[in-house]
Amino acid sequence: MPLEIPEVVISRLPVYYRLLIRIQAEGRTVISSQELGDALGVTPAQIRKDLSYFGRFGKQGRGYSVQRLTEELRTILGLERRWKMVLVGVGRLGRAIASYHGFEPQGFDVIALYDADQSVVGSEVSGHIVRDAALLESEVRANTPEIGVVAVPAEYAQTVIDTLVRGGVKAILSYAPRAVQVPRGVELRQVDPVISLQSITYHLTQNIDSPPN
Amino acid sequence: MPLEIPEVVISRLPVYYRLLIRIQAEGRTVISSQELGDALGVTPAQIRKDLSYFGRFGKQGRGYSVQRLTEELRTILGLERRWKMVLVGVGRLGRAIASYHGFEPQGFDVIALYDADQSVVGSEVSGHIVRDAALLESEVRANTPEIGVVAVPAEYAQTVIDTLVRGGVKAILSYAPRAVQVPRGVELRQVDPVISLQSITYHLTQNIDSPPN
DNA sequence: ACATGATTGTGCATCGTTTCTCAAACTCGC
DNA sequence: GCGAGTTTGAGAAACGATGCACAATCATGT
Repeated sequence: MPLEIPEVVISRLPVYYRLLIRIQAEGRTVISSQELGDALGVTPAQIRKDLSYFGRFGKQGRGYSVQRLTEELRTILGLERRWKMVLVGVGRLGRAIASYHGFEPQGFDVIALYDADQSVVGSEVSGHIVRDAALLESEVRANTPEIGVVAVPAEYAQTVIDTLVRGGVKAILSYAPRAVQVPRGVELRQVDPVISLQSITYHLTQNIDSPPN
Repeated sequence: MPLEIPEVVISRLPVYYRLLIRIQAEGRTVISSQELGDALGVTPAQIRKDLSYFGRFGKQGRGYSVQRLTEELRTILGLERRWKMVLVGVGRLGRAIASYHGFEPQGFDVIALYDADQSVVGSEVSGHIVRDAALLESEVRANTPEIGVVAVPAEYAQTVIDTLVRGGVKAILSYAPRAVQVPRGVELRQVDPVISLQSITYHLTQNIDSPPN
C-alpha cells in the first residue's frame, strides 16, 4: 500500500498465481525463482523483484513455499472473494461468453445478461433470462456488480460502457473490436484476438526467409 | 528493416489501423496525431513517434491522409494478403472460435479443425469436417497454414503447440488457460480473459473507498 | 507574396522496467 | 557444529519507452 506498484508487475501476478496452482496440484511444496522463471520463460530476478514489492515470501537457500506463495498471491489479487459480473450483448459472442465455464471456478459469476434486441429479451440463455438493456443502468445500481462484460457490436460499445459506468461498475472487460475509453478510476481490459493476430502478421511478413538469429 | 522496431510499437499499430478504418468509413480524409491521440487516449507524440519508425507519412500543418496512412499500415502489418489458420480443439471454446465471424473479414481464414476426441472427429462444425488430431503434423506440413489456433484443455496445450511448430507453423494464438512456450522465431499470443480479470480485481481490492486522485 | 496558424518529425530529457550483482540467510550432509 | 552450496531481497546499473519542445514545413487567407 505505501509504494506505487507498476502496472506491468500486477499484470504478471495472475500468471505466477496460475502456475503455482498447477505446481501445488503436482504436489510440490517448495520452489525457487529459478524454476518458476524456467517454467514461464522469464528471468528469476524478475520474479523475485515482482514479489518483493509485496513482501518477503521466500527463504534464502530454499526458495518459496508453494502453499504460502499461492495464498499470498490470492490475497494480493483479491481472489479470496467472489466477483459479480453483468454481460451486455447476447449475440453469437455473448452467448459463447455466457456459456464459458472458465469464469465460475475462478470466482467470477455472471449474474445477469442484457441485450437491446427485443427479440431476444425474455429468452433464456445459459440459465439466465435475458433482460432489456434499457434497464441496465438502474439494475446495475441496484445489484452492484463490480465488473461489466461487453460483447455488443463495435458501434454500441462506448455507449454501453458509459451506461455501465454511470450505474457504478468499476471495471470493464470489453470484447468489442474497437478502442473505447473509461473515466479515471475504472479499470478496462480488452480481449481482442484480431488485434493479436494483426501484430503477429507483422512479424510473419518480416521473416521472409530470415531465420531466427 | 534497418532499425530494430520495439515490440510495443508493433502492438499499437493494429489499434491505429482499426481506428483509421473507422475514420475512413466516416468520410474524413485528413487527420492529425492530436485527434488520433484523443480518440485512443494516448499522446499525439507517441503516435507520431510510432509512425516515424516506418516513414514520414504526415504533412506539416495538415496531418495525415487517412487513406494513405491506412494503406501504409496495411502494408506494414502484412494485411494485404490472406492468412491460413488451423484450429485445434473443437470443444465448447473451439466451436465458438470456429463460428466467430470476426476473423474472415480481416483476412484470416480457418482452413481446418482438429480434435483428438474420436467422437467428434468426422462430425461437421461450422462448415468443416473435424479431422483427427493424429494427422495434425503431417497435414500442417502439407497445407502450410501460417497460424495455429489452440483451444484445447490446459494439459494438452503445450503438446499441441509443439506438434504445430514441428509441422512448420510460425505463429500460435493460444486460448488455453496456462503458460506455454514456443521456440525462437515462432510468434505467440495468448488470449485469456480470466488472467485479465485477475489483474482487474487487484485494483478493485485496492480502491476500497479511495477515490481516483 | 506574405503573415498567421497548424502540425509534423525528432533530439533529448525524463521516466519506468529489467537485469546484474552480492551480502545475508538459510539448508544439508558429514 | 561446521563448511559447502543455494537462494533470496534489494541497491544500482543498464536498458528501454515516453513525452516535451521546437525547428522545419505546409496550408490558408488576405
